[in-house]
Amino acid sequence: MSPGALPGFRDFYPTELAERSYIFRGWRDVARRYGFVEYDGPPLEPLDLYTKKSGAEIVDQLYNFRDKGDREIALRPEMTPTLARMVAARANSMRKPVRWFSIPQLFRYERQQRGRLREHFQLNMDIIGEADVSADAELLAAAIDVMSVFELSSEDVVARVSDRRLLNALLRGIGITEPQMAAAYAALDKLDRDPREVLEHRLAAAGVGASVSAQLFELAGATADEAAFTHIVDAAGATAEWDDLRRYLDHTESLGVREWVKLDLSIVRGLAYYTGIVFELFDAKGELRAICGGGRYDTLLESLGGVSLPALGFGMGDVVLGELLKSRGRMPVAEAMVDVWVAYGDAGSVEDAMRVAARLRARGRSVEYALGNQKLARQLKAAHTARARETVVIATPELSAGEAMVRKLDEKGERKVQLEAWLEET
RNA sequence: GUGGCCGUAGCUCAAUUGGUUAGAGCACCGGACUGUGGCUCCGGGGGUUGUGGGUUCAAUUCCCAUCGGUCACCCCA
Repeated sequence: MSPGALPGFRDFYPTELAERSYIFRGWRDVARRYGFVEYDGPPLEPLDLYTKKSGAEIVDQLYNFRDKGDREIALRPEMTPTLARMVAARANSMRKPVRWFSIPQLFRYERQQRGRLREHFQLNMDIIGEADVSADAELLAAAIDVMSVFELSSEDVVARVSDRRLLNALLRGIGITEPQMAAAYAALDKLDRDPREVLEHRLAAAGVGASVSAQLFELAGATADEAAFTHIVDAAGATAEWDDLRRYLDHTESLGVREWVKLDLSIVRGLAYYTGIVFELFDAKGELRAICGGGRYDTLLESLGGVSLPALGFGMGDVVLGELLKSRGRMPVAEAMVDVWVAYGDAGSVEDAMRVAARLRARGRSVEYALGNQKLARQLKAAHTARARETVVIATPELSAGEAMVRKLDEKGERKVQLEAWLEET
């Protein structure tokens, strides 16, 4: 087999590009409706933009190299550091809160699997300069509306939300110490995957006692019963955090997306910089990787750009979303692109056909005709293969009377038209 | 980065368990069809069987390596 694209990279043939464009259109449509404006930055950045302050785990998976100017640079693996830099540079002059979105192509040097390549496009939506949970609700609603615009419902996709502050307070409340926190998070993250004994063993290794780890497991499942959960929250002294989260959930109700949302303390976003409410979108069948993930990162702008502004955002990749749309029959197949096919009935009318094509194109129609001198039967066959919506035959006898034959796609008969009038209305 | 499984035309798959020149459908191109498409019939291009070694009289088939894909780890966008 001839060598294709590099591993983890994609060739976008017209069919695939049509699908990509469909996704991009949906993204831009939702972003616009939520008042977000589009920005972009360079695909190459200084390496230390990622190595210095961002999560250390990202660094092992960078595409990085030294350029001819002896600079250490990297292909961007995520958009947030670029965003932070750009916003920080003009923070004082921008109306807050900032609502920005971007569709960058991002790169990671990782072994590829289904739904995870070395390159992908990712919708990033961020709100900067608003600390209230109403911003969190707004952002989540936008992410969910993206699902809606692709005709997915809450039957297809679930939004799982958690809150770092609430979870921290609860964990402290049951007796998890700061050094044990990482192990506790890891255990929560693996709750669905690893058997409980394994998790208990790991927690014990981190110094977490049996009774504490028992409470930990209880916590994760406790959110189903709100009254009982409130008890746990009160006992842990996390009332303020819980109130915030409940207000957030109320907002999602008003924004019309509450039915998609499920409180789930076991979701642990990997990135170290999240500080508050976090969320993930999953397909309800649980077949695919996360569709989307995001949350609040109130301290990141300060550490990256030196400007203290609360912020939150999410990233949604095109790969998993595309697979979901295809598997649920929500990916439209590319439709006919050609509006009119101009056929010539004889060699003598080729120039006339070209003139007709030119006039239609000037009117904004997409027009194709057979290059080279082709027989009419062949031209008509080609028109059909191209799925041209309409085919007009320009031929000398009719043309001398100012007429032409027109036939619509998949229709049996043809009709004779006055060419001038037809050109004006097509 | 670690381990399991899988690699035959653009796509979906064959090839009598190692046996002659690797086939078919779809797709594509052309002919039948010198002013009327879709149907039909006929023809054509396209493969160093992912690649490189090895075993054998003989390898798509068995072995090793490598590359690619995939799944699980790892990690997460």
